[in-house]
Amino acid sequence: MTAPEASRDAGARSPDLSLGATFYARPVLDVARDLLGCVVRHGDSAGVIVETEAYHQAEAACHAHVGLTPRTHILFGPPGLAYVYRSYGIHALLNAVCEPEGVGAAVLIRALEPLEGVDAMRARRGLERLEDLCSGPGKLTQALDIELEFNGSDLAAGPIRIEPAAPGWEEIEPVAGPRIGITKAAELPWRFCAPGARSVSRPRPPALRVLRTR
DNA sequence: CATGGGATTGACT
DNA sequence: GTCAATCCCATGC
Repeated sequence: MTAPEASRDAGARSPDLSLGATFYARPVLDVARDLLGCVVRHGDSAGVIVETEAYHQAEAACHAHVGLTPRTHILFGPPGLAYVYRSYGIHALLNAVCEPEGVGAAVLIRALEPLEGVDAMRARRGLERLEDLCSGPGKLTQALDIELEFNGSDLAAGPIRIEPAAPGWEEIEPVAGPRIGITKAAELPWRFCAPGARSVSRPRPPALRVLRTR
C-alpha cells in the first residue's frame, strides 16, 4: 500500500501518544488506509479501527462538496478534528478531518474491533456478541458513547482520542472496495477494510468473503 | 417557513 | 431482500 515509513515519519505524535495534526494533514486516501489498526478511545472503552472510508470535497458524496456552510465548516477546518454528524436522523457518525486547512475532507470510521471496556459497550448496545458491538459506523458510536456534542473536538487532545497502530499494522494490505450506502460517486473504491477482521460492517467486500469461507 | 434527502440499523418477509 | 424510524440542515418558495 502506501509507504509506511514515510507515513509514520509524517504522522507526528503528540505527547500523550495520540496521532497529531500532521498525520491528518496528508491526502485523505493515505490517512484512510493508515488509520486501519489505530485505536479509538473514549472513556473506558476502546477499539481497533478495521474499516474506513475516505471523503473529499472534489466528489459529490462528501458533505463538503456543497461548499462552506455552518454544517460543513468543521470539514474545512484544521486536520485532526472530529466531524460528528447525525445520519438518517438516528445515528451519530464519527469522522476525522483530513488534508490541510481549507480543504474539505474526512475519513469515516466505519468499524472497530472491540479492545477495552467491552462490558460497557455491551451495556450501551444492549447486545452480547462481540462482532455486533462495533461492526458499523452507527454501532461504534453507540458502543463508545459518542454523540453530536463531540463535533469539532480534537482527536489528539480528547475526550475522543485516536492512538497509533500497534507494530506490524504497517505491513497489512487493506482490502479496497466501493463505499457503502451512498448514491453519488458510488464507483470510487474509497472504502478500506482490514483483511481477516471479524467486525467489518456489511456488505463485506468480496475479498473478505473469500478469506472467511471455511 | 416547508420540504426532502441522507456516509444506517434492526426487524421482518 | 424490503422497510420504517427519525433528525439535521440545505434548498427553494
